Amino acid sequence: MRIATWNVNSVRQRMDNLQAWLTERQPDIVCLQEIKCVDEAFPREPLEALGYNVAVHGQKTFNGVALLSKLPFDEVKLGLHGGDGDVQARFLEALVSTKDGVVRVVSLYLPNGNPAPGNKYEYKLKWMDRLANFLRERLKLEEPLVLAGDFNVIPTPADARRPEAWVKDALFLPPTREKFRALLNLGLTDAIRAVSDASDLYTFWDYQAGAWAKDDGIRIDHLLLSPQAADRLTGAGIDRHVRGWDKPSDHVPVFVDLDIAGR
DNA sequence: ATGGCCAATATGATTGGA
Repeated sequence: MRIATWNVNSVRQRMDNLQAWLTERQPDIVCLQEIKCVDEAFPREPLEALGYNVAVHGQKTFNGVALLSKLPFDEVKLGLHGGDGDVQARFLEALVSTKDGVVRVVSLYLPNGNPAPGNKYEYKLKWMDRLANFLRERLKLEEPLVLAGDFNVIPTPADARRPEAWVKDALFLPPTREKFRALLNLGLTDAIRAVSDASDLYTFWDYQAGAWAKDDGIRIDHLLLSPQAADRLTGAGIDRHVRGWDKPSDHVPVFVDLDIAGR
């Protein structure tokens, strides 16, 4: 089974790229972020025509997450617990059944947090605490769980071409990295780091300042695996070539292969 | 020379992104 994540930066602007990439990479489950539309405006039909079931947690203008799955959804849950009055669409959880048992998948869009310090950074840190609380509960189930999305976290200096440029940024400040490590310390595996020690693995290149041409990237899109998923990890990769396509997102897809029956 | 973009919106300027 192949599970992927991609911050598409507007799904309606990215349909050509999305359809081309789905055909090329053939993922079984896809976590999308920053769809930037309400549920009714999500382009369901062309994706269903490619064989995907669709679950959407949208919002007008900003944020928005979705899940595509070749397997039907047994359960779908919108939103992250603990956000009293939080209306931002950033979290979508689903359970699917396979011949090898259930798989739980989360598509998440963790808050950016800039400028830091400030209200937005406080919201980011609280959101990360809520995510840790969610994980503590779900890990008790001892299921294969894939927590995938745009975490807006640069975990270590090796995950940026120019780490010095990010030292005062909400994506790289010590409290951000501490809370990301706290997630991993609950027992999760960073899939890309499990398969490679390379220092040039990036998933985002800014539209500005020729970042792509200079390979001035950062790794902020992650797939974190529960022990039951990590034990079945057979591969992982970043589709960086997609950043070179026409009308690209500023993020590229990241995927894992698990030794679990797919379709 | 340290800047250069992109998307959505009661839209031609502002907000958010990272």
